[in-house]
Amino acid sequence: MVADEAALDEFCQKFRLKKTGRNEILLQAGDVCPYIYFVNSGCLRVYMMDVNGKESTRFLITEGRFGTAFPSFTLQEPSLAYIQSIEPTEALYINHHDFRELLDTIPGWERVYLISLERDYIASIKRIESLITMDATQRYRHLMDTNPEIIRRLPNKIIADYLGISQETLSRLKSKK
Amino acid sequence: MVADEAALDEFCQKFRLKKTGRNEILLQAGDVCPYIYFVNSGCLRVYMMDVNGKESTRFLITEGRFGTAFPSFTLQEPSLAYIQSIEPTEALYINHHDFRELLDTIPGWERVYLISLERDYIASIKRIESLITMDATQRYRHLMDTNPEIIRRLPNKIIADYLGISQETLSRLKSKK
DNA sequence: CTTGAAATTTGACAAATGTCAAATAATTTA
DNA sequence: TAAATTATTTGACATTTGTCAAATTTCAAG
Repeated sequence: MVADEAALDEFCQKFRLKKTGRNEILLQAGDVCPYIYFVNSGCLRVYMMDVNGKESTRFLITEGRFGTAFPSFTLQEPSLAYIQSIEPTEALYINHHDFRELLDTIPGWERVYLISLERDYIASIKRIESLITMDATQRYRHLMDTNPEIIRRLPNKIIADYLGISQETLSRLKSKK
Repeated sequence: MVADEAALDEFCQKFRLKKTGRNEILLQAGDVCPYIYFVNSGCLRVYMMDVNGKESTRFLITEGRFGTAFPSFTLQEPSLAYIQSIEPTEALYINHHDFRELLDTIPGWERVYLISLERDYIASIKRIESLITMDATQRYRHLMDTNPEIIRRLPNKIIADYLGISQETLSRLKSKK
C-alpha cells in the first residue's frame, strides 16, 4: 500500500548513520542518552565504572540488534552507563523525541516495539537467573552454549565483566575445560 | 465518554479474583503459565528450584503490581519457575488469550502495557547491575535502601534467595551492621 | 496458651573467587 | 616489520561466601 510505504519511508528518514573506530565513547556516564542505536556491523558495549575504575558490562550489542543505555534513554535522565564501540562499528541512530513520535505515527510500530521489549525483558530475566543460580563455571559454559561467537570475538576482559567475574578467573576457566 | 466506559468495563470483566492461603503453589515448573496476576494484597513469589532442591527467587510481587512467570506467560512455553503465595494473597488474574486481546480492543491499553514493560525492564536492568557490580554486603544494603519493607516482611530465606546469597551469609550481614 | 514446626543464629571449616605481581603472548600502529 | 601497547596466563595468597551441624529463637496451628 502507498500509505504504508510512505510511513516506512518516514520511519527510515528519522535515522542517521554513525561510523566509529575501535574503542570510541558514544555516551559518557552522567549525560542523558539521546539515541537508540541499531547496529549494522561491529559491536557496542554498555558498561559501568565504579569509583575504583572497575568496569562491568551491562550489555553487548552486535549486528542486527537495537541497543542504548536503556534507563537513561527511556526516562531521559543522566546515565550510569557509558556506551563504547568495542570494534569499528556502523550503526543507525534516532533521537528520543523522534523515537517516541514513531509510536504515534507509524501504524503497527507500537506493537513491533512492544514485542521487541518483551523479548529484551525476557533475555534480561534469563540473565538474572544465570547470575543468581549459577557459579562462574556454569555461567561461562552457559555463555559458550548460547553465544559462543562473542567469546571468540571479544577480549577476555569484556567477557569477564559481562559474566561478573575477574579476568583471571575467566582465564583459568578457559584453560580447565 | 461512553465508549471508553464500555471499554473499561470490558477490560475489568476479563479479570477473575483469586484468594490464596500462605504458601500455596499457583504454578508448577513445567506447566505453561496461563495467567498474569495483579496483586491486591499479600505477596507472590516467582522462584526456581535446581536439581538439589535449592531455590532462587526471580521476583517478589507485592500489592499494586502485575506479575507472572513472564517468559512462560509471554511465549506460552513451559515455565522454569514456580509461582507461590508467600502470604495469604488476593489477586486478580487474566488468561493469556484475553490479555493479548486487550491489546487490540482497549484503546490506549497497548501504550499502558508498553510503558509498564519499559519500567519492569529497567528494574531488571538495575537488578543485573547490582548482581554484577556489588558483593553480598552491598546488595543487602542496596535492598535496605530501596525496599526495606520486604526485608521486614519476608523470611530471611526468601530475601537471601532473592539476593543470590545463602541464608547464613544474610544472617551474618544483618548482625554485622 | 501451648506445642511442634519452621526460621534464625552461630561456629568450624571448605570451596570459590578475587587480588596483586610478574611473565608471556598477541595485536595494533607508526 | 618493529616497537609499543594491550591482553592473557600463571602463581601465591587473601578474602568472601558457602556448607554442614547444632543450638536457639520465633511463630503459627491446634
